[in-house]
This record gives sequence, structure tokens and C-alpha cells, in this order.
Amino acid sequence: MATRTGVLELAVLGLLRDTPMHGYELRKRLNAILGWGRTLSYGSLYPCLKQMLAVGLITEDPLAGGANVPGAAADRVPVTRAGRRGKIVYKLTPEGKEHFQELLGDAGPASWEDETFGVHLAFFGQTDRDVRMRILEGRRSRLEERRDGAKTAIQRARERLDEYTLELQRHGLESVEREVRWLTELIDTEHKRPAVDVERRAPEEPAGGLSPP
Amino acid sequence: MATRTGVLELAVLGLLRDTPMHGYELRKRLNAILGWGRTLSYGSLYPCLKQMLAVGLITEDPLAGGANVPGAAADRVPVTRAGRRGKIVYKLTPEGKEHFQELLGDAGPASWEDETFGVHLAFFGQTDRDVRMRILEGRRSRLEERRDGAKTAIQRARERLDEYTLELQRHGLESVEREVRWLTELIDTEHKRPAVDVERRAPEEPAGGLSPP
DNA sequence: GTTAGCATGTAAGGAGTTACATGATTTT
DNA sequence: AAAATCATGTAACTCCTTACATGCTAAC
Repeated sequence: MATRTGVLELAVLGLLRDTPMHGYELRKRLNAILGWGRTLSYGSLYPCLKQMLAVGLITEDPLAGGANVPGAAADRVPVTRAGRRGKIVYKLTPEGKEHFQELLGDAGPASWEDETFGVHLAFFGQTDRDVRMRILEGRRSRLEERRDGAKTAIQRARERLDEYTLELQRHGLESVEREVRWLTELIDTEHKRPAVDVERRAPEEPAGGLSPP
Repeated sequence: MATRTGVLELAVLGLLRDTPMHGYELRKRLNAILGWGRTLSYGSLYPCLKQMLAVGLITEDPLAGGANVPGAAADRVPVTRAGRRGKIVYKLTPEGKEHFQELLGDAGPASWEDETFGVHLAFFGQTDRDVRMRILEGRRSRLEERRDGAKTAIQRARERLDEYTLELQRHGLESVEREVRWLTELIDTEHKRPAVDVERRAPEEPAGGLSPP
């Protein structure tokens, strides 16, 4: 149904599911989740929101106005919104919620995993246990492949590589090994975890636990 | 002069400086250096080579033929090369070598650093000591910033983050810290290193040390 | 002589960036 | 009322990928 398959869409859906937000605020949260060194540009975000709006995954939230601006008092009518350019608060539509659940299970085309894994993990609180396990173990086995590939590649080329290239490879290998250990820990923790599933169907009530103090 | 600024160009120049190669072989080496999980696609490589050829950074090496095909015996004339589509071996032009040295010093627009740093490191064998230090220390200080940012972000948001998001942030932070320590080690090693500079001007002779047995 | 793998290429498109442009609100 | 910051948006561009298409060489 929806065309855009990037990480952004998933991340936006997941964040808006927690709480409605406007783009500017959204970006800050996205930067944390996406974990790219750099910050997400508005040139990426707004077109994405626009398209998600067009496809019907999100809507403008009319009873918003300025409610979640920290400094603002509540003595204002919902918002001016006359001469254009007010703050626009977005929220998920039912289709958006459904699509989010689909994407959570997908994990996407494997080549994107480096990009998507972190985002998937960030939303594990909304994800069923079996899906969590599938994603964690899938990720681990792909990293194990990569690790083994790197290992043999280093062995094969040990002699003809100069010092620096070798160090680079070595460090890369170590990073992957570390990541594998981390995943193994996560998987173990997951095994020990009580088998309560997220109640995710028709979440009319916010399903507290994430709401601000 | 040259328009293409991507990592690819730098990597190709660096590899071809060691030894002339054809695209297919080049790609294997590039995959090791670039350190992306995935493999570089021909759809990226060949257009890049084409453009570099057009700009005059590289040329086809006429006395190539099949020389560096492992299985092939040396009893062949330089190569058929009549009805098109033979193996094409590329080598650097003098301009290519010059441009390579420029790029080595540049380190590029800081936002690309995540992408370029590894490649720069891989070619440290061709890089002057002061430039090496500049790149290493620059990289470290940018990672330190990122680390501090992440640290305070976690502190500020500790309460309102759910378990998984927090774990993700924590792991990200640890990775950056680890990378900083690694860089510090590299820098220390660099300090202890005898101050011999690479002889890099007009390298008529292959400047042995990297050549195969 | 046909399959398998080496080798080169192109066209279309996805995903994000930079640079720009503008409006609204808060602080000084 | 000027400056800073919050907030939204667009156009042009970059870099890389996928999917396709083709030819050459070795092995069976």
C-alpha cells in the first residue's frame, strides 16, 4: 500500500504511536533513534511527512495548537492557524498503526538491516516476543557471517596487507565480534523474560508506561 | 578540477596507486577497504571508473592483457582486445597521483567523515606523518563530541525512555567510547613511531614494501 | 557445445543532503 | 523593535542500488 520503504517511515510511525508530535520535535527524537552521527535534515523529514499524510498513515491533529510546547501557557485557543504556518501536530491514523505493526515484523530486505535494526530494537516495547527473537537472531546470524568472512579474508591476505590496512580490518572484525556478543546477551535476557506479550490490537487506550510524569 | 568527491574515488585512486587492476578485481579490494557490510555494486563502480577516465585521473593500461589473472599462463600475447570487451586494466595517470595526494590531506567536509575515515586510514602508508596525526586527532575530537552529546542526552532522558531504547543508546555510547580509545592507541603508536616520511613526490619507482613476494 | 563464472556496462530510481526561502514566537 | 530560536517547506543535487543486458573464457 504505502510506497516509501525507508527507515524514516518506520521511525516516524513508532514515535508518533507513543505520542503525537510536530515535525521539529519529531526530528530530535529521530536523531536519537536513528543513531547516525549526523542529524536528520528537514529536507528529508518534511517531504516524508507530506507523503505519509498523502497516503493516509498520519493526520494533522486538530486539538493540538501548542499544547506540547513546554514554555507555553494553556490560555490560548487551539491555535491561530489563519495565515498558514502554525505548528502542525501529527498523529497516527488507524491505517498508520496497522502499517506500523506490519513493518515491525518485516525487518525489510536484509541489505537494509544495518540501517533498520536499531530502529526495530528501539520499538521492541511495541513488538511481540517471537518477532523480537526472530529479529535479534536474524541480525546475529548475519553478523556472524560477516565476522567469519572478515576473519578468513584477514587470514588469506595477512602477508600482503600493510600495517594500517591490517589494523583497520582487525578493528572492524573486533567491532563485529563485540556486536555479536551484545546480541547474544540481549537474546539471553529475552529468554529469561516473562512471556507477557504486548497488547497491541486496537490500542484505544495509550497503554501507560511511557507517558511523561 | 575533478568533480566527483565521493569516497569511491579516493579508494580507487589509492588501490590503483599500489598496483594497476581491472574493475572486477578492484571491487573485491574496495569491499574490504570500504567496510560497508554490503558489497559495492558494479552500477556504482563502473560509472565511477568511466568518469575518472574521462577526467584523466586514470588510463587503460595497454601492456596488461591477463597478467594478473592467477590461473593464466604467461604464454599469451598482450591480449586479443579486438572485438571489444576484453579485460580492462586501469592505472593512475600523473594527475591521478597528484589528485590522490590532495585528497589524502583533505579529509573532506566533516559530515562525510564516518564514510571517509576508514579509507584514509587504509592509505596511511602513503600519507605524511603530520597529516596522519591531523586526521586521527580530528576524528577523535569529533567522536568525543558525539560521545559527550550522547552521554548528556541519555542523562536528560533517562526516566522517560523505555528499556530497549535506553539499551540502544547505551550500546551506541559504548561503541563510540571504544572507538575513541582505539584512536587514542593509534595516536600514541604514531607518536612513538620513527619520524620517517613517506617519499611521495614523483614516485617513478614503485617504492617497494608493498609488492607481492 | 553448453553451462558456470569472470568481466563490463546502462537505465531507472530510491533515499537522503545542502542550500535556500519564509513565517511565527519568545527573549532581550 | 531587534535578535534568537522555533517551525515549516522546496529545488537541485549526490551517491549509491537494483535490475537488466551483454560478451568473453574456462571447464565439463
